[in-house]
Amino acid sequence: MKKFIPILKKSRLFAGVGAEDITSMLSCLDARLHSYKKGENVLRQGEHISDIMVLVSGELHVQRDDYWGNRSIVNRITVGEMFGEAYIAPESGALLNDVVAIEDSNVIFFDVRRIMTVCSSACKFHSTVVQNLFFSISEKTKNLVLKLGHLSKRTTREKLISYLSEEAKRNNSPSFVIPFNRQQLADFLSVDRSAMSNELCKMRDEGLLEFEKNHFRLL
Amino acid sequence: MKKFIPILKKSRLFAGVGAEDITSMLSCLDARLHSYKKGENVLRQGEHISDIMVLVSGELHVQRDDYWGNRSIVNRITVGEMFGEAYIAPESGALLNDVVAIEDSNVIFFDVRRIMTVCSSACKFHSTVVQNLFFSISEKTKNLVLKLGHLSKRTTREKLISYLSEEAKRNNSPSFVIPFNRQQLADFLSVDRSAMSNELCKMRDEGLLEFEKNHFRLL
DNA sequence: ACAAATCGGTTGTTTTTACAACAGAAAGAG
DNA sequence: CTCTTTCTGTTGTAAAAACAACCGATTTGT
Repeated sequence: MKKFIPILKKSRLFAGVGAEDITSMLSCLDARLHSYKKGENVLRQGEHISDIMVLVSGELHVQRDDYWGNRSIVNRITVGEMFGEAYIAPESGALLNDVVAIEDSNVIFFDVRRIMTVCSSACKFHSTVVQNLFFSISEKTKNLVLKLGHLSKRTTREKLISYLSEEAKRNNSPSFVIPFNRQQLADFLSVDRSAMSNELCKMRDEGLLEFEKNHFRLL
Repeated sequence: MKKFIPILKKSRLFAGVGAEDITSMLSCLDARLHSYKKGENVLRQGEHISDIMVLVSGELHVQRDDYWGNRSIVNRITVGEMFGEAYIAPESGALLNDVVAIEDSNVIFFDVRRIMTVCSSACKFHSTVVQNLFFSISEKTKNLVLKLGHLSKRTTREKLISYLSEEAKRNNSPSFVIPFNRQQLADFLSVDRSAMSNELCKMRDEGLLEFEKNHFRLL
């Protein structure tokens, strides 16, 4: 677990906490390291958890497949990001989505009650972590609202424009690389892949944008 | 403001805190009461806030109108509920949505930094409120994920089934009243009202459900 | 290097939605 | 009570999406 301390140090949850302090907090927060092969489930819909998790290597998708096999990618989790924060309340109930490793990944689990309760051994950075947890949840809430903004658009074209504009804004550039292939982007925007591909090409022909693979440029 | 103490007492944010303690916390948290007429904006897209707000009377919609006049209802806020929690991080940026009073409403604003920072005057219930804030945000995150589940459905019928099933589950009954009229439901599910109305009637004719006004029964 | 799997684009057909326009019912205002 | 406004259902049409099937290119695994 020690080799991931530098990752944790750069994570949102431990921002502002030194490596030595993180080390001492690991046991305080009951940290457990788990490894997953590409394609494995980290969490399954229906499970109950009482942990906050931080991804320290690899990449994850929060997704859900319905009865008809339609996959919906709710969220993407990158190294240093936290997840599980929607289920910290005791009465949260079962997980609504699967969390799947789309690359070989390592995840550290933390006991959420130990984070929220000030420990008697007085870790001096505990309050920093509590505040970081607030900000992380807040940030993720905002991302969900952004995504709702995309999905609330009526047509595939509007959804694409909403998403791509957002990415351009995030990158401070009209030229950027998206973290999805076509099928994943379609699953993320909840549209049909071929229809989306078709629409993208139409938009390109109309001079709205250029793309090659995952690299896009808005014009 | 005092007349709303009983409401705050029943709110998620102040759960477990007595009326007298709430009273003393009001100044500690820099509480400010604002009133709004039906139709007025509580918050506007683009504004910056550093507060957490609790609705103490009336009802609010979190919504957004796009360039073409399509309205999207992101969320509904009822008495005792908190909002603004997605913007508590210092770097949160501008509000993404409007918050509009759909009835005459009263809202209490709290300084978010005073909630998150333990006050020197040692309100003994401060840590309770901090934990409540965690649970509230967590709960709202979960609601957003639920809504994403509805919007990620491809057809109007599937969206309706997803939403109505959820409501039935929440009410522990196949028979329930929804808090939206047809136009609002359409805006909430991001579909066209007439098409939705049409689909609802088809579903009724097929024997999937019954409804009269806002009262639905799944069969 | 070769076979297999994945990926992205294309096309045609069917289904579904958006849009517009209208009418009866219900609710609200004066 | 009457007039006005809002709400809901209905219909027809045009636009868009889903679906299915296919192909060439690229990537992956052995």
